[in-house]
Amino acid sequence: MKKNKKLLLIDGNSLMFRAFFALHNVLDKFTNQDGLHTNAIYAFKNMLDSILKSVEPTHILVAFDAGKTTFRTAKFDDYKSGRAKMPSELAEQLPYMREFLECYGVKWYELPNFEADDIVGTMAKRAEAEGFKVTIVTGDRDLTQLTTANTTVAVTVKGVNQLETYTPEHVQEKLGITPAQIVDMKGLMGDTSDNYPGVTKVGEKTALKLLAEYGSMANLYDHVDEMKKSKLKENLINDKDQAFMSRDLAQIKTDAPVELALEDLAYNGVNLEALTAFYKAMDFNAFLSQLNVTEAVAETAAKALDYQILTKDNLQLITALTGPQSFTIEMLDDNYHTAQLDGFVIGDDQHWYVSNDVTLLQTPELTAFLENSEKTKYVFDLKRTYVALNRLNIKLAGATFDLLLASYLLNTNNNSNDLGDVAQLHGYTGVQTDEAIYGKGAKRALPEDQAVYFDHLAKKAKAVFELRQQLMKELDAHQQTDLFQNLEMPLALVLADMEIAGITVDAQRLVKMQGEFKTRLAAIETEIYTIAGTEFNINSPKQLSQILFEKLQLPVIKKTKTGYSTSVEVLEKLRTASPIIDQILNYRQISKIQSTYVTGLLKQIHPDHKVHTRYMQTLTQTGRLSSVDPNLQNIPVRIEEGRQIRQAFVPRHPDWEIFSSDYSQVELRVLAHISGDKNMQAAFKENRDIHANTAMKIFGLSDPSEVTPNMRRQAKATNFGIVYGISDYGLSQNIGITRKQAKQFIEAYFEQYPKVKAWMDEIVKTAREQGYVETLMHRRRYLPEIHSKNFNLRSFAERTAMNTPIQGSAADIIKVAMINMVQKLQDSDLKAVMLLQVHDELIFEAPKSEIPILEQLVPSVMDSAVSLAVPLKVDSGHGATWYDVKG
DNA sequence: CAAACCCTT
DNA sequence: CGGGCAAGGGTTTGC
Repeated sequence: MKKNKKLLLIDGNSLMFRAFFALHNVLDKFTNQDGLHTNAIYAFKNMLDSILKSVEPTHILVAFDAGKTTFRTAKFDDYKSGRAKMPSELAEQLPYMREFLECYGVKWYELPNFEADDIVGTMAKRAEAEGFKVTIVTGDRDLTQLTTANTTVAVTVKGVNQLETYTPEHVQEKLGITPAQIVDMKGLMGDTSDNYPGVTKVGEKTALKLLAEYGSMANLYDHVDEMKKSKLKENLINDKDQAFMSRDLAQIKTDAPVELALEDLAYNGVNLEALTAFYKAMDFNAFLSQLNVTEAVAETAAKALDYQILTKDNLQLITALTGPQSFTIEMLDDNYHTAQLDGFVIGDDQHWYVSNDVTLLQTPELTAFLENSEKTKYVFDLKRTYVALNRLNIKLAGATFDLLLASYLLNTNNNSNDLGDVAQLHGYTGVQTDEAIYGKGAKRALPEDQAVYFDHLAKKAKAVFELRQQLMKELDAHQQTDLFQNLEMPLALVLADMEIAGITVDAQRLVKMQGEFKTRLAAIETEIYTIAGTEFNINSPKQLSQILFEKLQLPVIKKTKTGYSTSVEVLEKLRTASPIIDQILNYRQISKIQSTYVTGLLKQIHPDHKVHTRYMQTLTQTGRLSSVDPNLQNIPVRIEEGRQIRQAFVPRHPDWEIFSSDYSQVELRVLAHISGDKNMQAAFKENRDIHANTAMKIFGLSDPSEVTPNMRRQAKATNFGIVYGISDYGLSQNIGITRKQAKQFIEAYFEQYPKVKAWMDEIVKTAREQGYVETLMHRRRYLPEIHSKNFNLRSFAERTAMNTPIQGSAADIIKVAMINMVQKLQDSDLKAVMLLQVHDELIFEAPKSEIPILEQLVPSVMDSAVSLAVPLKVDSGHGATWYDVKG
């Protein structure tokens, strides 16, 4: 089997300099026991790791300059003269850098008389000829001249972690020339850092203009006599020789006598032993322990467990089990509603029973084990396990520990869904990741060797079993035992039942809409093409911006990283400039509804005419749920055309209805509670319109009748801004006022709600001191970047410190309500089914006859979920479809 | 696979 | 100085 060959070429000198200066301010912190500076090696290692991760090369070469004298200095004495000498602190690291690369399994090379560039250029060309894809990483923009269809050049920007990737198209966009023309450009403009001259008074701008007109330097000089008299023409003629020499200097060699074969560059991973010794010599303790984990995992991978294979003849083994057991049902696909069930394991820290035949689970012996709440089970991902078993008509009971949920609560950043990853995160190295065993993407499959598969299952069971005590202890230390046992664990089962219930979708309704939207889109499309004078792909921002800003010459409002922005904000401003804009906005709107919500949703309907979403319970940083396949938390509501999608969501029986209740301003009520602000609390206790209340306060009005709709709108935005952790700039952008005005709004706000201000300051301080913030129910979010020197990162962490307790506590509250709700529905023998949760809203289906009961029951359960210093308010509605549920 | 865009609370 | 409100998911392009 031939796999895609991918060569990574690194301009070693350039990256080494970047690495050195990236950690220049902490130079003295990076010395080993011998006094050797190590900062460049340390930073280079981190850069290399992130490059390896994104490029995934099969072959690698790091090229270095061999010395100062090269064929270029022979051509031009002053080439690169005047450059500062390499700092001695960096020079001393050079030999160790090379040793590091050798330990890392990465080939390096240098060639007397040539620069690293030329080695890179030469190998890129050779590799391309052999069918490789090539990625070049450098800090030197001049290397973009090597860009081709199969070679991309990634240039480091701003420090070390960001790379800007150049393709021929990107060069064209940025400079308006082809990669091959770059040397001509350099020839004309020269280069101050490499110290070669070019043509007097010609810089990048003029050079690009000349190339746009003449195509090449050679052609320019063929026609230079025809230019009208100017200073530029004189300079061009006078400096002709200099220009051609400069061009030669800028030209990177692609035929240097590099004595390397491509096979020599194959990358086969690190030399563990050598690298360990090297890290020890460098005093790289963090890297060393990283390595120890990798090593330990590799070691246990080799050490097989003594599992037993279950058959229908030895099931008494399970019946006889007395103590708690780990249980895993294996699926290789994410979507457990549809994934093939590939096997299971039951075990503890001593014995493991495995099988690849899940029908065994349906035998009386195993069903009795799984459904008996007295038989304690430990799992990884309770909801997944429960839903999968439900497909076999087995009702899992007695699950008291979920490793995935526990790990998520301990640190929301631990959001891997892989058992191996999670185990390693907690210092347990006895189990590998699924990716290591099954592979990923198209190649994901059960191992050919069944022993490898069963061993992996057994190790999973052992890992869950052995990690339980440690994690429960940590939860206890965080005061999260209650959150874990009485909130998230029961919620997993509530969510599972909601997912299994699914919501019925009227496919015919969607198909009808699909036809209507198709006709409308075709009509708008024609009109757009007429105005544009040409056909193009309206869905392509790139093609669209070409039409708008180049063909139609509309003014550019905003740029993106790669070109012109065509976002709604931009288009809104261009509305009056051309009738095409309204059509495009219209097209975008309908096309979004069509592709995401009509066609997209149709694809997700199961044979039972329902969609079965999956709620991600261990993903968000705040404790909210998210929803996938399909996402039922972002069904359109704002715009009428989109809102009609909700007509396709119907009850499962004809004489049933959809019923919905939502919390009113739950986040602001949470804020009123935790800040203790009397003014804000009073507004809620007296059931006032909170946005109008805020408007009165910040605009200094004395009577609600004075509040205009616009004031209320601005006050509402300010309320939202406060919840998100306000900045004057953000607020000004949002409601279209000046930054100064926004600042006044915020000051007025804080004056009127003084304890809110005090709480905001306090929570940021708390985050700084303890490193995390908490919700009402002790959900925790760590904010390491609160100490960052980077303004952006630090500001973000500060806003997060303010937002997370608010958003997260609101999430806690509705989760409590959901658990109580299911209990109440059961107790009262209602047929109503809870189907969906949309952050502050619960959606049910129920017989029409039960609607009056629900109108009473649901709000009462929701508003009594917790007791706050202010009341919780709940609004309800019901109707024949989700669309018809209007409050 | 990243970027741009746009849908929700 | 300069940044660019919180939390998410899906589709499309264009590599």
